[in-house]
Amino acid sequence: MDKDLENIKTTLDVVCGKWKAVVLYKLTSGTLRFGEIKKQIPLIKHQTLIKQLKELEEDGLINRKSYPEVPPKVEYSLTDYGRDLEYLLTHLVEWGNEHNRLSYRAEKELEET
Amino acid sequence: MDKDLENIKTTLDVVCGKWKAVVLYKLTSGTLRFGEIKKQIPLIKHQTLIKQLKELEEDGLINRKSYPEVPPKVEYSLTDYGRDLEYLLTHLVEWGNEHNRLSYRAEKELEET
DNA sequence: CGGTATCCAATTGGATACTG
DNA sequence: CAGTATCCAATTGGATACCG
Repeated sequence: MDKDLENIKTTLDVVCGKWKAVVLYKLTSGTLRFGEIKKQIPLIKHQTLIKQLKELEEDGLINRKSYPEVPPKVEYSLTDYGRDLEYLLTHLVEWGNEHNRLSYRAEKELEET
Repeated sequence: MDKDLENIKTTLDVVCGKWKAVVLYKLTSGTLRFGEIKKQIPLIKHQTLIKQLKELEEDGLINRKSYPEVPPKVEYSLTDYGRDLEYLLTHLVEWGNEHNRLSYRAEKELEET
């Protein structure tokens, strides 16, 4: 019976993109427009954000509401399914906070820049 | 003040390897030898496991104790630092369980095999 | 048995250019 | 403003072979 293993992989598959968890976390505070998300995550690249949003939508974690205006306006929000991640997301933040030095590998990565 | 963003990334960096969270989860039950971990995660490849264990060790999440015997015997266990992840890991399992259909993308991936 | 050392294939993040 | 469509560079998982 290794359902646990499968369950972990299911969750990781959904949360582990370079910025996915961060995007989801931002959306826990409420609906955001594309540009707003981008502004709140300065380091993310335009194209990257689009890709990750699309995957999150395909995975059923977020809603995408597009207004037929010019200029376009698109809003993203969590689905119920995605909202169930809220608790997990706060724990991601907390663990990172309690161990707030970066990981050894992340440090190494930064030293190179 | 976007410490949250940084914290999430810190945590993800440590947990997001194809099998890292699973390995950590297995180790929450106690110390395991290399071969035992491999047996408990049948799909993982020898070389992949070695790489991920090394990274987890570098990140300070697990201890590696090698016995100078022939044949070799190596045991892995969680550090205190890694043990703090336990709570998070159980939540990964729970979310996956409550949403136990695979993600849409994961399903697609499976259909191809 | 558990490990190193190489090399390779696949994935993924991101750069660039163009659209309504 | 938000989105396609390409293409590319970097990373990562894994295959293979050999070692103490």
